[in-house]
Amino acid sequence: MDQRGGLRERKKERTRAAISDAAIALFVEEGFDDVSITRVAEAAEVSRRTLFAYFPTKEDLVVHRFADHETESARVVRGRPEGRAPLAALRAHFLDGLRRRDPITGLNDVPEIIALLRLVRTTRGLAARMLRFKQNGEQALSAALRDTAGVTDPTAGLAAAQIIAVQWTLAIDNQVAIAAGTTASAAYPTATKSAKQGFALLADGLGGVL
Amino acid sequence: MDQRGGLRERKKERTRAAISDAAIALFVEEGFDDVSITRVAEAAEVSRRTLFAYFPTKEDLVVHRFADHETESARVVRGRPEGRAPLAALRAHFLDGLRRRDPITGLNDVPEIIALLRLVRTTRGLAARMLRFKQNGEQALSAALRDTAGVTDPTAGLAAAQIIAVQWTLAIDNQVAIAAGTTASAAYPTATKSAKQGFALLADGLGGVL
DNA sequence: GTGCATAAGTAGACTGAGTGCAATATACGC
DNA sequence: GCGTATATTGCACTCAGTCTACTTATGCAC
Repeated sequence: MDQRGGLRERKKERTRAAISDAAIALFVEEGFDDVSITRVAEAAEVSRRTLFAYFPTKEDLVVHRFADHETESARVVRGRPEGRAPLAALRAHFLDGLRRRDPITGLNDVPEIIALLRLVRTTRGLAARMLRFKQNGEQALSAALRDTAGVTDPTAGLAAAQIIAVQWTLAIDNQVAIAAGTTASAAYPTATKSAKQGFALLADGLGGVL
Repeated sequence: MDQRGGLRERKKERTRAAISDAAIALFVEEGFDDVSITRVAEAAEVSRRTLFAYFPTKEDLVVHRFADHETESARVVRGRPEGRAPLAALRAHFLDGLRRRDPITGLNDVPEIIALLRLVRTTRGLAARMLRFKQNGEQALSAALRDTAGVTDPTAGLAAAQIIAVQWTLAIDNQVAIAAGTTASAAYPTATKSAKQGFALLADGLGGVL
């Protein structure tokens, strides 16, 4: 299964990675807006036109790396063991992500990851693009809740929106802490505590504090 | 106070409105992506360059109309009467918005409003731009909660994110119902019920349903 | 009213993202 | 090997947004 398809497929995959790698390296170095597509194409040794065959927009050169995680929450809910509550499953998954230093939780201090996340966070266009991922993740989670948690229409959407909002907030907070120089291990206890607090607010409501 | 400043100010304001009106009319008619800035400038009888003096980007021609509402939730929290809980104030404000058919709640069936909201909702770039407003609203609300509700750092951000997420979900649901042809009055009871459900989930948590 | 400083508006050339098309090169199935 | 599908390319084009230099209108002091 490692090399499904023939040479063609594998070569395409390598080209795709080469383009994206070259792009991100340049963007991190000089800023997203200060590097033209043409320069990326030159660095990756492909034509401008080919670059656009792989990535429909400049932003996609960066954000495609997050595409897999778009529906992660929905998958967790759909794949949870029988009888397990969705919220509990999501909580466990997020806490496990922190433990594993999953970049998606923001709690990862590998320099390349830090640089990439900072790039995305501090570039207007890129940040806006990420919000669309968030939106899609919300949609997917909403559908998952409707399909597997016996919850109906207005409630599913509302719950999904709340859950995704909390997870993103937690992730961004972690990113900011790491970007400020804290190591992942040093930030871990606080991050865990915040995550538990976030999921507690989700489960028990804001009534207690507001 | 109606005409602060002189002729200059008022003329600028009229020009600004003329440009925006022309733009939105064209966009609604033919689609955001199918109308060039040049055509908008011609319709508004100004030069292309002047248009950009008033609106920094094409998207701003449309979304500037929502700019005032960006920090609305934060203002409601800051301006609430002594002793009133933030969440209760926001709930009352939203329900009142539904009663007043405030466009921001999505429950408004004036044709121009429907068309404008549909335009924003169905145009990729415009929708993405609106998500930035959402983000900023979240920030502002978070700060308001920290400043006036005696709630500290991770919690304020988490609560704000949840609240804004719920309000947006409610508004979008209403927009979709209206766009499907329901009148505002016909949708009002359901919209109210959903809003109450949304704020109940916020206050009491998802623990009961998930 | 006249004149001057200032701000608004215009013209035209430029950069950079993204697209359409037609031509060329390359890997695959047989 | 050979024909075919597909990847790649070059070129010309549209459109958003910026820069610079120039013109026109406005407000204000007198």
